[in-house]
Amino acid sequence: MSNKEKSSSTRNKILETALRLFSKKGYLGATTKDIAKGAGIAEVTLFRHFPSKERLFEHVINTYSFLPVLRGLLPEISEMSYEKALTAISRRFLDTLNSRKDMIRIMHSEMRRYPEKIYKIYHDFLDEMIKTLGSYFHEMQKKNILRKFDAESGARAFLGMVFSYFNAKEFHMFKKYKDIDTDKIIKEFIDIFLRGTLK
Amino acid sequence: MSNKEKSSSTRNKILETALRLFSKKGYLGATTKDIAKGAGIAEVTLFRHFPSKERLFEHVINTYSFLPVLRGLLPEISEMSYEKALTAISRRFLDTLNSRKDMIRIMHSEMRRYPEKIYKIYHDFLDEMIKTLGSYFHEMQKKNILRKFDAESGARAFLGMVFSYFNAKEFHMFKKYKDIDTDKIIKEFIDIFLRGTLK
DNA sequence: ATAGAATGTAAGTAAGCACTAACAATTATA
DNA sequence: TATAATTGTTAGTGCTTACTTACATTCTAT
Repeated sequence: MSNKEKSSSTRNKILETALRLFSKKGYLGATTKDIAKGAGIAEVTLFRHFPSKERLFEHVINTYSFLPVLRGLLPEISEMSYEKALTAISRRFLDTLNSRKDMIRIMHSEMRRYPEKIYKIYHDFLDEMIKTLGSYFHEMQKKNILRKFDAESGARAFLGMVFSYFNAKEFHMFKKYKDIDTDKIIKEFIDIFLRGTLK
Repeated sequence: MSNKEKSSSTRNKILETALRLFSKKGYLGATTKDIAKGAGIAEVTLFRHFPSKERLFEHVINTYSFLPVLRGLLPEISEMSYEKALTAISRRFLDTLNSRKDMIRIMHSEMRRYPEKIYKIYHDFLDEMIKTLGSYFHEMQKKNILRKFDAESGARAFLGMVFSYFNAKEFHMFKKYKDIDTDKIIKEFIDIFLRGTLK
């Protein structure tokens, strides 16, 4: 293992553990001691890689921020049926949210620490989704498949349903409906949305 | 001013300030010194009213938790048109969320501190909304005005749209974002939902 | 007027925090 | 093997925190 690789693997261990603990305990709740211990390194090593806890937090946010998730999906879905397209989009959306659970938690609980930065990440992510889905709706309106409605508001409505479902599920809001099939409830959402937007 | 009144006004000042500061800085970020200063009292007085910061937090949560918001609305809306009913419900929903912004922030950022308690408050609140709206949908299905769909999933879908809009709006607060009129976008949501659920 | 309750002032405690200094041990590469 | 970079160990610093003690002051009710 080269020096650089080792160094960066230590660095990554710190970043990964920091992500986990910031998500679990919050910025103030996760101590540098905790993080070092969790990463299996000495506390001082953490400070050799990151000059302060604050900077470590920034690096965590930058490292695990959302990347474009819909790029390339638009041409793909434009060849599907409307229903299949909506299914594909909600699936991609939910997958992304699922893979970034820790990051979402941090953003929820620490927006007051870095309002601008966290706002930007959150906004860029949602904006891409809304813009993409919105332009898809617009296309479908041009093709006379969908009725006239504000495409962007429609995108907000659709993603809002799915996002709220994700949050509720994360919150264990569906405790009693154990094993409610995600596909099933999403299908119900899509059904409503379909009838609500078709010509 | 009687003793009791004075005592309880001090207590309330503490609770109000604690709500505000817990919301603004988080549980760990809001120090007892801060809260006392904000309430205009001595720090020791805070500890005479609440034996610990932890207990103060519990009292804040209990004091400002959601109360039934839809009780009495059901008979009211059953005499309106479907569209007016949905408008009334989303308005009531948004009003409640608006009046409890601080509490919502606390719940978002401190669920890890009292998972069960916060989950319960959140759940009770949403459950009431979903059950009420769900049974309204059910009634409307019986009257043959609405098509067949899972009433509760429909309620989740509708409230999800509105709730996500509320969160997005809250999040955009500090940046000047294209100011979308709430009534307008809610109307668009309702429009989609209307067509999606009508017979 | 006076007792008793509520509040304030001032000083302090013990613990935990982010962060550092000094030096030894390990590891990678040349 | 020699050298330099990376990590570990240990012991600390100074600051902040929740919370306490002791006593003085103000307010309220009788």
